[in-house]
Amino acid sequence: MRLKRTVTCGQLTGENVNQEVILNGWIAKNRDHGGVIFLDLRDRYGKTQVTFNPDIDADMAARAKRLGMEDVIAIKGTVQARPEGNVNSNMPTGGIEVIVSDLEVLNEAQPLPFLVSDRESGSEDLRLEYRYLELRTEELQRFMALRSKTYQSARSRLNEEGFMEFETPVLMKSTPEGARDYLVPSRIHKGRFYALPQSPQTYKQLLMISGYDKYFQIVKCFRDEDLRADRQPEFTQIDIEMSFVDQDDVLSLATRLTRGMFKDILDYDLPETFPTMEYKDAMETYGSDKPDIRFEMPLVEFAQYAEKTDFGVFKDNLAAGGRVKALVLKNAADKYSRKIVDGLTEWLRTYYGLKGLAFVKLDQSAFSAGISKFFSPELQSEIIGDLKLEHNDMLFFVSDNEAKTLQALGALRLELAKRENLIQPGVVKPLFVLDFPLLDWDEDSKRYIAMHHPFTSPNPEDAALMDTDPGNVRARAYDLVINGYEVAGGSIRIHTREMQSRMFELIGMDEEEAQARFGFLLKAFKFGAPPHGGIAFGFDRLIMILAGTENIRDVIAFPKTTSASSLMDEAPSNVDEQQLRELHIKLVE
RNA sequence: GGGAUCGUAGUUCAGCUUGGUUAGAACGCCGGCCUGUCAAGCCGGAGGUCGCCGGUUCGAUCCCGGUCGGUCCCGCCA
Repeated sequence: MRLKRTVTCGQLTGENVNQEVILNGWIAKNRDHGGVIFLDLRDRYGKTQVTFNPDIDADMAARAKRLGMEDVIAIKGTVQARPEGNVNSNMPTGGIEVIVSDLEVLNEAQPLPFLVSDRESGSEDLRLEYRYLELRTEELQRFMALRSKTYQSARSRLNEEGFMEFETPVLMKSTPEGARDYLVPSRIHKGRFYALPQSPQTYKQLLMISGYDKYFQIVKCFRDEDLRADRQPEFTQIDIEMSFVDQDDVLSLATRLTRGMFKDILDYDLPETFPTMEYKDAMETYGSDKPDIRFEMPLVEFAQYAEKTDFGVFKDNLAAGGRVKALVLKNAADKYSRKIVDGLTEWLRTYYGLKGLAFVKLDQSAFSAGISKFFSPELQSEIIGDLKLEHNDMLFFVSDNEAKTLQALGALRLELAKRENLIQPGVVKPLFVLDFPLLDWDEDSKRYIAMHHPFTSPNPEDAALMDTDPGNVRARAYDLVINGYEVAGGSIRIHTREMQSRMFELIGMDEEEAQARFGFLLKAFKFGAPPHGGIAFGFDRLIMILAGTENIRDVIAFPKTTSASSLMDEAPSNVDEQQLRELHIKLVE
């Protein structure tokens, strides 16, 4: 190219008047007045107005007339202050313009599928097909820059803390515990497969055994499970592991790292220590293991009142071992007409399989509407007193088995908060959820499975329960939750051969199977494994929160759709018969 | 695996409820006019397999069934 930029499109101001500059960039907008022509030239640093005036250079103006949106050009010109009354105070460069004396058209663009100036001008599938164009939009450029800054922040903080950065294999052994693996067939070993890591879990534990007591890695992980707004099949973790530590050491490191990133990126001050909550309390009070504590509205135990009502549904469910819990919506009963409550009920029925949603409204000092007739006046007074209810409050009741009751009411809590705007924008509320159960009963296979993963250490206080009541053993596992998102999770690991065997036994894995799957790790434990533990941050989710978006695709340069395909390059795709032959693979059907 | 929802010019949408002549608007695109705009303006033009397949009907963008694709959720995600 003939004209190489001397400045970017975001940096010229009144200070640069009379300087001769060269700008390179894309045409964001052209405004052709017949005579004078204005182009907004854009690069990732900003936009600058460049002006062609036929009185000054008729030939140049004639050439500019033919230019269109998103053409790539280079211009040489002189910076000038804009005439009085023509300053655009909305742009950092709005006080100046560049009067063009030379133009080089680097590449023309054909008509666009959507406007780069307006991300909403195309549907999401169209934008994903032309992701490279969407990445030119102001919003995505901002998100990608924020992501880049966050990598740097994490790296420098962890470096300051004395952590070593590693890379671990992407082609690894399949360990079919947990998520479904993405498999990679081996050409050399007929019928065998590598797996892409769900996380580098075993490698980082091996590195602890090797003596690298502070490890980190910013690493892609792969899980072949269904997607969500905050879940992609390949995603990035800040993976951390430390030796000679207990839970508090890991939590305080995670706190320092998180605080550092929010400070570096948003200049936002998180508290020096994050609040903690037991898993059990999170479930009971928020109906979720990742509670959003940006607003109150706790789930209230209601069984003791339900017993005293004449409402059959509550009594039947309690008798069957189920639950009754309630939610108090303050001073909004007048906004919840029959129709709106029916809508909420339908929504809970559809998404959470709930049979019904009961409610009462507070009219002065008595229940009205809904199921109020099932409450005696005495019971009403008792409840109003206990729950400090006031006129125009509303009580929602959910009753079902325990899991459904908590989940559905937790979801309703979030939905009501959204409708009532209870969440202040810009607020960030982190907390650690602790004391997760070690094991989870799996109905399908009629056995316990590891809730976190099978290397998670039980809480030593519950050691005795491992024989008598394994379902109630707590793990030394923890999650960092921010604004209702699980942002990080980890645990103190088992580091002795004996405890690891005991764990495998509890999840119904016999010695032979354990050897086949994790023999290499069990062997390593015999050679001096230090006590260790760690945590892994869901990097993409962290960026979502920093960026203030609710869609993980917004913070990944080339994301996949809900069906795990890439609309731009059309992956996954068919492959040649020859490729399959080399891999010893035959397609069925 | 299941549920909900969307699919109409290049694009974003309206029209469909109650089937019927020529499927509209805006932005973009093309042409013309226009010398200070920054959502530039004015005039004109081109542009449609109403996602696809089937059914009902004299007749389907519209009703029904299926299918494909997007999104959201449940299950799943150690």
